[in-house]
Amino acid sequence: MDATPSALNKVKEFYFKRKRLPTYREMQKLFGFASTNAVAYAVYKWIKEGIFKMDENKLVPSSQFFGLPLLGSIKAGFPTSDDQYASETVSLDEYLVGNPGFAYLLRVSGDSMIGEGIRTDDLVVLDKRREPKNGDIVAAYIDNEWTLKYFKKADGKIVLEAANPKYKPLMPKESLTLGGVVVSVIRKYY
Amino acid sequence: MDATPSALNKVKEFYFKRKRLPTYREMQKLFGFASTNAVAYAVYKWIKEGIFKMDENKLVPSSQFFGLPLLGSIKAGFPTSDDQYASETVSLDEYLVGNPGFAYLLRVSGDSMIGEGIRTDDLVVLDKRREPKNGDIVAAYIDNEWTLKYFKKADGKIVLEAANPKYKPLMPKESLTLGGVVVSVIRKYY
DNA sequence: ATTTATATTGAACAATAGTTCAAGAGTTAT
DNA sequence: ATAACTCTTGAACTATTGTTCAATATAAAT
Repeated sequence: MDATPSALNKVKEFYFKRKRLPTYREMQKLFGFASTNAVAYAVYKWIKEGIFKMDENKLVPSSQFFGLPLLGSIKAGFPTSDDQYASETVSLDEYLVGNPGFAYLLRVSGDSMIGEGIRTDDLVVLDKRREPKNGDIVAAYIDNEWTLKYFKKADGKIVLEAANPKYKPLMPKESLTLGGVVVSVIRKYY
Repeated sequence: MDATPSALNKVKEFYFKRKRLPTYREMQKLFGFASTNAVAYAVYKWIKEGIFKMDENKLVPSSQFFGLPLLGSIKAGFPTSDDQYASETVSLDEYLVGNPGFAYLLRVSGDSMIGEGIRTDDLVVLDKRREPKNGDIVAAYIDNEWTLKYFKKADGKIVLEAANPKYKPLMPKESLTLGGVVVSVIRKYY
């Protein structure tokens, strides 16, 4: 059998533990090789596969490396759980945050957006730079509180609606403070 | 004013673009310094702040670096959007995936878990190693299809329930193929 | 068996990494 | 003013990086 998948997993472990890629010497020990050149050979192959690339003589992981395999649709049936050979690879940080620096997180409490499937203790990623469009979910400052609402605009008038019939739509009179547009929602079960 | 925040943002930009930290020489150019030692000084301060650390003479970002600021609860009201000084910092990759290598993604289609706020086109993170507990959401292979269901166990009998009244609970007769336990749910709006 | 391609060893190279020392600006406080 | 502290310059050092060349072992193919 090829030692490659196991070796790559060792690199991944190293990366997630140390937040950097191992050097060739470190990989040498990791893989049990007697020469750094054996490592160079293995890395060369990984580069050809697109798992890594070289940037200014420095080894850099590509998204295929730190991403999670996206195996397909839940209905379509997915291939054997053979780690490798996923249809696609998705890095969550990349997937969720297009432009870090303008994004931040907020923990949801309350049921104003329950109809959208956004519940208490969910995390929302907000983009404070983005201009809200009709139908976007925004964080709005209302009555000394931040809440999530749908942002609706008609005839120049702004209406904030909850995704919960028990809350009435709000039409802000004067100033409307927005904390950002909801870019994604994250729920963790453990 | 201190040039620090701007400089740090340049490092972040570099990191997200190139997937690695800049070298001292690269930072030197980035910041407009005439000496690498000026960089070393700035980095030294960042290390003291806990944004980076040194690992085997290599500069490594800490979670504070690539994480998103978690500003607080949506109801509690949150501080001014002053980037820095968040109560906490959360790296989504770290937050969502405890142990990569056993995790993978699946795109949801169908409404079997609509009551849980899990909808079509959401992404679920599955842990295929985890043992399902009572009430967990699992990916189960039923009738030649993968679907999400609640995993319930009573008196040694396993029942798979949808979070949607229009689907009846299933009691698998013989083999039950599970694809993993849902660890988190991710929805992206853009 | 012999060729061909793939893997691994071993040793050495030049380039570059982060580090260090000494000195000078710039700022702030006393 | 002057002292103390922070920040920046300049140049040089050592260790380590990824790389390279040549040789050999292992496996696959003809």
